[in-house]
Amino acid sequence: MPAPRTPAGSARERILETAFRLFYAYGPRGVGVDTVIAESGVAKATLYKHFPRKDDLVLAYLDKVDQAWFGALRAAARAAGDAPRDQLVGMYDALAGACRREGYHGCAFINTAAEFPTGSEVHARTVEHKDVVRAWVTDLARRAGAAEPELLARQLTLLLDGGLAAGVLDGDPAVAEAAKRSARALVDAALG
Amino acid sequence: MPAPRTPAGSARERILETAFRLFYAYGPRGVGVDTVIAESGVAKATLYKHFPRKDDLVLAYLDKVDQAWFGALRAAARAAGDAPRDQLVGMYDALAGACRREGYHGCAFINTAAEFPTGSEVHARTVEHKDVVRAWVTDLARRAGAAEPELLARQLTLLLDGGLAAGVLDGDPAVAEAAKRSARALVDAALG
DNA sequence: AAGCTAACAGACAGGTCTGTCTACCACCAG
DNA sequence: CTGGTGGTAGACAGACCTGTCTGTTAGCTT
Repeated sequence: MPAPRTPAGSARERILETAFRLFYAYGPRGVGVDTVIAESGVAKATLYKHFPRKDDLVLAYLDKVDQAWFGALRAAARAAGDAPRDQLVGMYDALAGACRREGYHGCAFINTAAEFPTGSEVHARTVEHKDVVRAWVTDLARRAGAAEPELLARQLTLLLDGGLAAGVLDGDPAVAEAAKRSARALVDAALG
Repeated sequence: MPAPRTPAGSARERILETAFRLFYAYGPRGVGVDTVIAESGVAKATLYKHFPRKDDLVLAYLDKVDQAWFGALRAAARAAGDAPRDQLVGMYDALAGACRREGYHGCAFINTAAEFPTGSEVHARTVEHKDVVRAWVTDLARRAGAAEPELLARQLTLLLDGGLAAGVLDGDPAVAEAAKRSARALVDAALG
């Protein structure tokens, strides 16, 4: 048994997948551990073995969201071509994709950050994620030849956050379209 | 006693002011009714007399935030002069003011919306607020002569939401500066 | 066959939450 | 002086929350 030490439908996977779904829909604080247990068909002891505190489960949830969202962002950028300038605009297609998804409910990081106190481990993890994304965008902006890559990246991530965050209110796809057009205008203004 | 039927330091005022402070800092769901009672120095029966359900208090909180934030937005716009075009950019000074304020913790509406289920009364109230603001911005954009006032308003409120929402992660004032410069670029692009 | 591991099932403790209820007090108008 | 109003103080019910604990079962390895 070289690879599948933890098989696909293992208890841990089921817990995490259920938590992902419920936490995103209702907010981590709005979902009790008992609900996660019931919906994932797992014993309480098993959950607490894999995730000793509920916060550990929340952190794992955030990591899962990070993988999915940051992955979608990079995929959308790549799909727009090789030029960094095109990628800066193309990544907004990931936003459109998110808006269209059933059960879209805004930015998991901002929503979660709103529920946890500022100094907490969970809150810190959300900040980390945003920093990683902004660093990636900054790098793209620099390679695109922006005079002030830090500023452009800040502007573009601001727009991205706004588009994502607004999704908790209404998932209007017009938001994604407006964001993309804004991004194009900002990139054009910054790069001439 | 013609005017002061409800005196300044009345129980209702104290409750609402305390709720405002606590709900914004920890999120409505993160603050128990008992805490509001203790901090406002009021009896439990009194609170439930004025606000029969906790949600009523949350709604009153949102209305208070709405007054404060929308008021600041219009004041900042007015301070930028009479031209609608200048006001569209000037309103972002309200964002800078918010970022600098002690205890700044992002957008109360988005944070609250994240904690309540989509169909609920509280959630609906947050959506209303955003719609009112966007309608106001749309009107400004129209009077500024935008070809697509709906789109420009959507773009500008998106930016505003992004700047506000990001505040729950870190209250970096660079955000407000970037937002204002974005706004100027977008307005210039839309109005020529 | 023996033993180990992972998981299941569910009771339980201790705390917090919302919302109700009783009882008392202070003031002011008639 | 009497009754209404608005407030205080706090017990209480019932639900829900996290986290712990006991005991059992199934499968795999040796």
